[in-house]
Amino acid sequence: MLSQKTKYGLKALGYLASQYGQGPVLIAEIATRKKIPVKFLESILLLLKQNNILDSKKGKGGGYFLFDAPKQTSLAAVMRIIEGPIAMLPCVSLNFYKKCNDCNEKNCALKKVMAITRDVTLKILEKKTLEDLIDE
Amino acid sequence: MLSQKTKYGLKALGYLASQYGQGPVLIAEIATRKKIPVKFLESILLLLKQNNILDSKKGKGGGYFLFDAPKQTSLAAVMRIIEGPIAMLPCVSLNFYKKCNDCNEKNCALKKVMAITRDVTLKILEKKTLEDLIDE
DNA sequence: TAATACTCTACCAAACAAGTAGACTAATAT
DNA sequence: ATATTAGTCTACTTGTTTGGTAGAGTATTA
Repeated sequence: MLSQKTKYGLKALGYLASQYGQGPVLIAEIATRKKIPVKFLESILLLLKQNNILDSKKGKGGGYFLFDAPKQTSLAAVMRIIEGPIAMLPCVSLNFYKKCNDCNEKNCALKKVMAITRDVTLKILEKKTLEDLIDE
Repeated sequence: MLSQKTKYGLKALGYLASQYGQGPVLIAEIATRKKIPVKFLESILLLLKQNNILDSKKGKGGGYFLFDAPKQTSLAAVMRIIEGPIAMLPCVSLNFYKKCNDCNEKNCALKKVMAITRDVTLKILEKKTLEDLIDE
């Protein structure tokens, strides 16, 4: 299950995608539209900015906006930043790999199944972008 | 990511699948072979028994064994018992559905993506069984 | 009846999730 | 210049989950 944080992040990005090209959007506006606690949302947007998914402008007329066009950012990229690994086991994660110390990976049947699962999941999440998060 | 608990459970079931038809297997034996803390494993096996994945026999010569043939139990069934929902969001879960109170599900773009992801994941996990967990 | 082996209840420490509070800093309009 | 706006940063809180451990109880069978 995705954490609330990830869900909020994706929702917020969907909204920013719908406003793309129209200048900065206030945190407060996103929070209201997407029913997200303002201060919590702040930390999420900041994290996404630090990872070059978002950019921001301070002061009057400021706000947040997408760093790239909606189509340029995959959902997998966003999820890895907020949620962490997409695979179900560390030993099959492409971006957060950690070796199993308690099993022989060469002939681990569980690993094989989870690698297949990871493949089909990533095939979707790498292809879907922020554009696909625009509601309606 | 799957919890340690689920991983242990699947590992243990893989071992029991490999021993299927050969009578009860001691918790301690499973624990040693699969490098799982004994007392922690106890609670996992008990949970699986309470959900009719396993059966057990007490006293000397006792132990745990699969309730059904390995092929009869899907990985999805096991994961739902130990881990809970397989879907990434409650509002797209088939077995643990909870409605979103903060978004209109009819036109939620995020929901659509997560439903697709759930479909491909389940297509694998419903088809794979304990037999597929036998190592080597 | 003694030994075996599963069952059940209780407890625990550390990590994480989800959020709150408030001071600080940068940018802009007037 | 300066007031206002709006993002940035640090710190804290509260509750839940994770990953265990300890030990008494109960059923079975040799």
